[in-house]
Amino acid sequence: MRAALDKKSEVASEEALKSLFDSFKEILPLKQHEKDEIRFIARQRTIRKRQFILQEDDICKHYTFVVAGCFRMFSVDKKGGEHNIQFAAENDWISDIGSFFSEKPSRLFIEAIEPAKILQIEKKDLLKLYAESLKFNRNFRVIIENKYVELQNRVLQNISSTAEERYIFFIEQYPHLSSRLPSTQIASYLGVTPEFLSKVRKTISTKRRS
Amino acid sequence: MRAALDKKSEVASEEALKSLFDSFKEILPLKQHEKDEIRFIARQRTIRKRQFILQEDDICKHYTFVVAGCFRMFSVDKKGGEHNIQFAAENDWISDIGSFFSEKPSRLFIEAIEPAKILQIEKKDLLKLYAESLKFNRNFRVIIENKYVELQNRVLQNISSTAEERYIFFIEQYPHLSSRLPSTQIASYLGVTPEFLSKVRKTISTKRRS
DNA sequence: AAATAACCTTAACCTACATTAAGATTAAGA
DNA sequence: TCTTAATCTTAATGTAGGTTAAGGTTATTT
Repeated sequence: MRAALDKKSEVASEEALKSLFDSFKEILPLKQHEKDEIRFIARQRTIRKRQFILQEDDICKHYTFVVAGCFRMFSVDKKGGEHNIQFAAENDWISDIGSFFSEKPSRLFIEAIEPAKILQIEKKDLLKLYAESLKFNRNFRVIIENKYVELQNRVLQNISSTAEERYIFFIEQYPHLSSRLPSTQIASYLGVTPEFLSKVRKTISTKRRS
Repeated sequence: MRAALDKKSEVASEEALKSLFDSFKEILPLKQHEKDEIRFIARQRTIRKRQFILQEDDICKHYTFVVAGCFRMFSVDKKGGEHNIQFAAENDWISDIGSFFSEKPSRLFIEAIEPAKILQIEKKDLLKLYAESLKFNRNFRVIIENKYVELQNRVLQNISSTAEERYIFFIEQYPHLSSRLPSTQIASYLGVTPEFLSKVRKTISTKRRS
């Protein structure tokens, strides 16, 4: 048993670890000793709805794997408007990678939209994995490659499509998210006001009917 | 000397290799035997202005390192409009990562905006590096992490800033690009028409004067 | 040097989306 | 159960940016 665990984090449960290990299966599955390394460094936390796991000016100190629940990452502009950059639900990773590696204060917030359960890995532990293991370098490289492609598609959408097209694309790409998120959060992700999204949804549903 | 080199690619020159090795220096510098591995697999090509190194429906088969010159990556919408996703000048990497790994046809084009010199690594050679070497996994992981952060900033800009703010941010972030690119290319990157960018530039310069 | 193509700007009009404000619906607390 | 807060919708008016079209400037090519 480990010596000092901070009060809010716990030793990771086998159930939570299983979903993490499963998510690696599609890349390079872990061997027993590699699973044990993760078991040793991953901390589990239970997060309430509306709780933040990162706030502006914090330095992002963890890679966070979402076991259950849903988060949004957003920034706040000078006028106080919030802009969602990404969502992360079960089996997804979320963290401010820029702040994590540069160790500069983040300009972003990460907030639970639903009650959640997460696993977190600290930077020093992750760096140790990277220094010693080809497989962890490789698995996290693949994870970020996939996220890079997702983001690139998003940029493409943003500069070349209307709000209606972007909304349709979103609900096709993330059906599990679109049904459970409040539409005000989706609007913020698409870069439109909730009012306008409402209008868009109406025109779509009248199109369907005719 | 290697057996079969296709006609358009050459053995990499020492000069070109040096800039590639230098770009790794900031992450984990290469040892002699690692440099030799790159020397063995990298192919050098000279690209003319307006020449494509990737076209829609091609499968992206290379990671491309830009030694000299400048490229743009863009997509074409149903109406024929072109949308620049990224530029890549000296010491930058460019390829359609999605197509590269999935081996599905690309929806993107990569075109030289200036006469250019590049080094290319084929997928099978890169995968061999990844399978054998922790350092190459790590270096390319870091490269893509940085590109991910850049892209994320871009998404943020797109959903939260006006065209004027985006333009100012662009010329601050990429001063070496903004001076050498035709403004029509910058407009396509910002997601506005050349006409509107012209209007924006005028209002900025009249603001400066007053 | 002329000719063609690429690039840049101006201006009039038009459309997608923002803003404000009000009311309606649903969900969460006490 | 009542209350307050969060969420969703509708509609009026305003604005950023698109579209079209024209003329001007700079590069390339012949």
